[in-house]
Amino acid sequence: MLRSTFLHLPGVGPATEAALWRDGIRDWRELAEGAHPLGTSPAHRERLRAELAASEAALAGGDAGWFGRRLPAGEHWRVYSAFRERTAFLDIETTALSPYEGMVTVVAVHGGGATRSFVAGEDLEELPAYLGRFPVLVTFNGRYFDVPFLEATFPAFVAPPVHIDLRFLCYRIGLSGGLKRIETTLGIGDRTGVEGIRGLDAVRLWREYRAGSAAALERLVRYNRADTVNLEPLLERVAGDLVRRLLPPPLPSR
DNA sequence: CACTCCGAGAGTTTAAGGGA
DNA sequence: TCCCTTAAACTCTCGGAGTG
Repeated sequence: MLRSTFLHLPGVGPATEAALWRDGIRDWRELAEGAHPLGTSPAHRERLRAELAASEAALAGGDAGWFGRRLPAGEHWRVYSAFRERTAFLDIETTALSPYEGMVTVVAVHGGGATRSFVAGEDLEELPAYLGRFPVLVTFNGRYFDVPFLEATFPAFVAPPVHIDLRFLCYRIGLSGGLKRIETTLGIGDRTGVEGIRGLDAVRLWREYRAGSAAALERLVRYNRADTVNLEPLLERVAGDLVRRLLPPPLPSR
């Protein structure tokens, strides 16, 4: 999808991009080499050529942030398929909805072939450095909740340059409600062992752990990991849907 | 419950293309 | 070469939905 994206180019908006697709121009090379209505003035044409070359270089060099800076937040999902192995799915548990009233308790990061949990009072301090290895972040409502909370908790925390917030993407394809309701609607995700646990229960489980229950922490960590890991099939589903909605059907194979 | 600013839509600016 | 029309990009405003 990233190679079919023209939205990050100067002077190209949704309408121009859709027109290019309709004309059968499906990737950067076709735009750079083909005769097209863009770049009628030599200066603009040269600028486009330079941006297309820079796009190729950024993709080859693994610079996801280059695209993150040029694409609107709502289109960051287009970067995902080209950077799967460097994508981190994230979910945090806290004791309240605002960082002024609560604290981060448990965090899970799923990506790069591993799922790691961080626990306050144990290894939570290692989270910012660990997350820093991933240029692409995926959350559900993380733009408002997880990221601001982490920024308030760790002054040095810098969010990855590409942030895909599934909440708004789900809404765009007609899926409303929280994460669990959407999982049920789509029939995806695995909640074995954490059935029935909801966000508010995370606050209670943390208190029970602090009061001495090791089982409560184990349960909280398991719940947090389920929330996080389930973001991956959800993004695959949503991204696939968005591509089908956006791109005209592929040309018949020859 | 408090908090957040994206998303949609209207309004404004900018750039392309055609006619003279 | 310039100007006018038109279409798209860009900017602003405001309400809303989900987080533990």
